[in-house]
Amino acid sequence: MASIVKGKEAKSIKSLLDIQSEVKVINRIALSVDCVIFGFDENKLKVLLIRSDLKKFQGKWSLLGDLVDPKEELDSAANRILKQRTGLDDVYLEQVRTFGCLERHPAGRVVTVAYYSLINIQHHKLKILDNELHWHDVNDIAELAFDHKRILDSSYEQLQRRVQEHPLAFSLLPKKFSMRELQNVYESILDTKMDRRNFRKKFFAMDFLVDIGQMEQDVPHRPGKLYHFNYSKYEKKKKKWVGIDF
Amino acid sequence: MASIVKGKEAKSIKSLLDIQSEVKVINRIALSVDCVIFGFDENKLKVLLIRSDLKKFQGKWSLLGDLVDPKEELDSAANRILKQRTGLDDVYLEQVRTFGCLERHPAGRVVTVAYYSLINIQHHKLKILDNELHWHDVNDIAELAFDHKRILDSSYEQLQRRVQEHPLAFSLLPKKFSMRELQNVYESILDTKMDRRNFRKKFFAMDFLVDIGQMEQDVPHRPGKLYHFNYSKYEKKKKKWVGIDF
DNA sequence: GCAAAAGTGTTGGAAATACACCCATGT
DNA sequence: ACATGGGTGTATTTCCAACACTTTTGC
Repeated sequence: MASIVKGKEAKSIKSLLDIQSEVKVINRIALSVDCVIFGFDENKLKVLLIRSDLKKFQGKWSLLGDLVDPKEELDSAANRILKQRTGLDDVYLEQVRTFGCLERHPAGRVVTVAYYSLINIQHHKLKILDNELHWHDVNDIAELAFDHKRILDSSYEQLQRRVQEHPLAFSLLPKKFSMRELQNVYESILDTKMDRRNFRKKFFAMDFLVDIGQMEQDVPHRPGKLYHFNYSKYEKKKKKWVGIDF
Repeated sequence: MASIVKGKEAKSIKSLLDIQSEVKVINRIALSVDCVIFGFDENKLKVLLIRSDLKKFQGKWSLLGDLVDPKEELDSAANRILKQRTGLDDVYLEQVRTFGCLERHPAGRVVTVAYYSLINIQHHKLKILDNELHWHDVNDIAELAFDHKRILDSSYEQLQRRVQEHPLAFSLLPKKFSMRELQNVYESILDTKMDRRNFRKKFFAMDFLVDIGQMEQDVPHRPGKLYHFNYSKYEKKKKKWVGIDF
């Protein structure tokens, strides 16, 4: 292994300069951030992809990513990528995990930190000017450039876990939404069907939905009530979770 | 932002060489791995710490970490650190998340990938030769070098979540263990008290524990039966989880 | 015989599930 | 009038929490 390792083995107390030179010597790893941007439209969970800008992967789709600047926070890099591509900030954005396989990038050692984000496609629609950028059905993606399929799968799994314990779904919806739309989000993300009555009962019992006294417009059937999610009430009531379940 | 960003904005198709030179230019971030090694002893959850080898933090305890070699996988780096410090491999080891604050390391920009590991202190006891290495009660740690307290907190939270859905606890115990020991592990990790009868009922109902027909020895009270965990049976029965709960 | 922990069942309440009918709107 | 989804209540089952006494061993 690298000489640094042996240096530490010797357990000498090191000066800052010692460490700084170590960092320079070993500094042959590049760091990037890749964003998995989920959206919801036409009752389907979507992910935003772009054509790879690398010849080797020409024609393949890839996640939105960029190298991290040495003076840039990781979270800032993820937010920057999101902002550049969608014009949005102040959205839900969460680190997934880091992918560092030796062979994941053809240009050399590039370790990437994956983030996922949830955005409301309605708010974002006008801002995409890039026609190499498209929404794809999450369940209709067979292959991506690099190891991006693995990153997507991992992010999707994390989304599925988190959405069951945190009110993420609302980030995918407009401020006002119907119960049907809400249920569609859950059914799409979890890839399951739920009983409509039990679903409503559950959410009404949680008591975080506010009936805003408006109805759906222009639907070809009886219009439903519109609600919004009361985040501040939720923040106060967050619950603990103790149990063993596997 | 960095010129790389503008380059990508222009959406030109890039050659491998273009990217390679970008990687070199921007290559001013060092990557490390820090391991949070949990153990269990004297009915307490412990974490393995070492004295910082950096003058600035002299006297402070820190996690076990090292820079990642450009030719080394992240998981391998974590395993290497574990092996070097404890002599153990083939143990449960999992990535937590990546910490990349600009100011987290005095030597410059060092982004670190945190891993946690669970080891059985009994197996490991003989192999520590380094007297600057000690087990500390997890709940008795006020301050650590670098941002290692945050990394520890984050890892501990992840451990608490995972232990409730996966059979991690058995990695902290000897192959043969009593129900009391098992319950102690859960109570320590989750920092809670559980009803003994309900605890047993739950585990016996899962049907992954095998009564090996032996009893505890040398205990100053009625000895309990010893069990082991049937991993292969567990692997077959893993369950899915669908619900909304927040 | 005393201290200490092992071993064991039942019951009540809460939560999740399954399930069917009438209502309001657009066409 | 009919098609579409909105809106509602109840019965059943399942899971979890609470709870106390007898047994075995070491000292």
